[in-house]
Amino acid sequence: MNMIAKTHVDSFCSTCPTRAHCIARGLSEADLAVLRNCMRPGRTLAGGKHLFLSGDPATHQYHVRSGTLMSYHNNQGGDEFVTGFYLAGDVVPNFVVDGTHRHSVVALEHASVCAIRQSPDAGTLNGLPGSVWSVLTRYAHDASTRALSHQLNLKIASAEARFAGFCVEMMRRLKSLHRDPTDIPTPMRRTDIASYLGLTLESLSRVMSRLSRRGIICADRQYVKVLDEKTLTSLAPHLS
Amino acid sequence: MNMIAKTHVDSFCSTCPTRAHCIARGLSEADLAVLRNCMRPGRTLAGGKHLFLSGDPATHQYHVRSGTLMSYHNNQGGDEFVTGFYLAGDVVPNFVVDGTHRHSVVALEHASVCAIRQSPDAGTLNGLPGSVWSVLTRYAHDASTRALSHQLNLKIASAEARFAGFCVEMMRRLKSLHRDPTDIPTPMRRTDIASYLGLTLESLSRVMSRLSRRGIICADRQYVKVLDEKTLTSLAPHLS
DNA sequence: CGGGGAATTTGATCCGAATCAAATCGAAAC
DNA sequence: GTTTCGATTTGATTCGGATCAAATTCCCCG
Repeated sequence: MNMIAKTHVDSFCSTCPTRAHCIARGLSEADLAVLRNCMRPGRTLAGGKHLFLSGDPATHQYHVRSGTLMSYHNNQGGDEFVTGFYLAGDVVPNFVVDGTHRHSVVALEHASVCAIRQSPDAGTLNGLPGSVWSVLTRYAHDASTRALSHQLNLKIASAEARFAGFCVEMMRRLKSLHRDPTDIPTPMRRTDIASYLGLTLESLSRVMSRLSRRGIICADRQYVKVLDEKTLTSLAPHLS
Repeated sequence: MNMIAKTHVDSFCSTCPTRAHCIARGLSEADLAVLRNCMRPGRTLAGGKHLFLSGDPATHQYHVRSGTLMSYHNNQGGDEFVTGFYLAGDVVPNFVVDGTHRHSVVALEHASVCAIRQSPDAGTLNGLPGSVWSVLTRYAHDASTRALSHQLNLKIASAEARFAGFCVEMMRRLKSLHRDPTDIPTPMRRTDIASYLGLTLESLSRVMSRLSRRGIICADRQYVKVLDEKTLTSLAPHLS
């Protein structure tokens, strides 16, 4: 895997392309200025570069400004499990034990993130307004809710239902970003989607072929175009 | 399901049986007093009573003082998925969308919990010391880390590995509570464990029978006694 | 434009978990 | 103690995903 990229970018929320969909939306300019004291300069990452690696000390919480990131966990057995994909506006969940990261996060394409200190000095903390604190805790809640939602999808045995669940989840996120939900960008490899869904590459491929043949989706390497949203949604009845 | 119990108990940390293992450990008496301003009186729940139901407004974050709780999610299709079990010292994860709970939490046996306001008034918040804030954010982190860990277990296809993973996870928690890790209490039904692991009742039963026959565990309705911890652990190589 | 290697698709077979069915066990009520 | 119903175990069969194998497509590079 690649070295960690170090390029810094301006991390002012006022210039952030994702501000409207960011978890910090609604904060006053004054509060944003305070929030900035808890932040370190944001970073841009070229595709393939890591945000952090498993084993690194966990010091910050990241929020995606643009691009797509992927997290994965590797156990001592050498297998790699993809644990999530993150789009603009998403929180990168911290999977932390004893102060160090237990998963690695890599950029799938050119991306930028902002970073908020996880445990600022008590001195900095004491003066923070409540509105800023709400943002910090919502970060963590968001990640937890997302994780629980994916758990439900993994309990479904059927490969078709799991893939449909993946699409439904992605469509929801795209809608909340006011992007076309029927155009699901897939900058990750098929292997990565399969790993994320707990399937083999071959099973995933077969499911996608079948859905394409039925005219429900049209899959390209970079995109999954949803042709029949209603039917696709009905294939994932387990998501509330 | 049953009505929500309403009994209140003293929620002072200083009298809490779990304080030593609670996420708030290490706080000074002064900070605990401040924390108390964010809490509402704790509650005791008889077995079978709900802490909250799916659809209820999410106002607090709960921490288990004693007993065992279980969370489950039911989709509109009518199926029920068990999403977690919580022992003394555990954080009950908030699975919240649009301000309302998306899963229900029930006590499996007599239990008591403490409750911390999720979004206190800005006025209360502004005066909080940093140490208390660390506690609040750690609550949320803890839940997220736990959820990600279980995700890994669900990606393993083998029923045996999933059950072994469940045992390993429970043993870890018991160790951190300084309880005998080889005595895993199972106040929940077999159906619930199966649902939690994404297996059918029959598959789980078969796995447990097989492991019993091999002398690795000895399963009772209320307990799983681990006879061969080393072998059991080796059956769950996917957990780091 | 063509070659080479990786990513993906397709095919054939195997295995294990789900499913359907029935027996047994256990706890609460009488 | 016995009845009774739900919880759990065990059995037989089916089905779908994993696995092994091979073909094909897609990119990157020369």
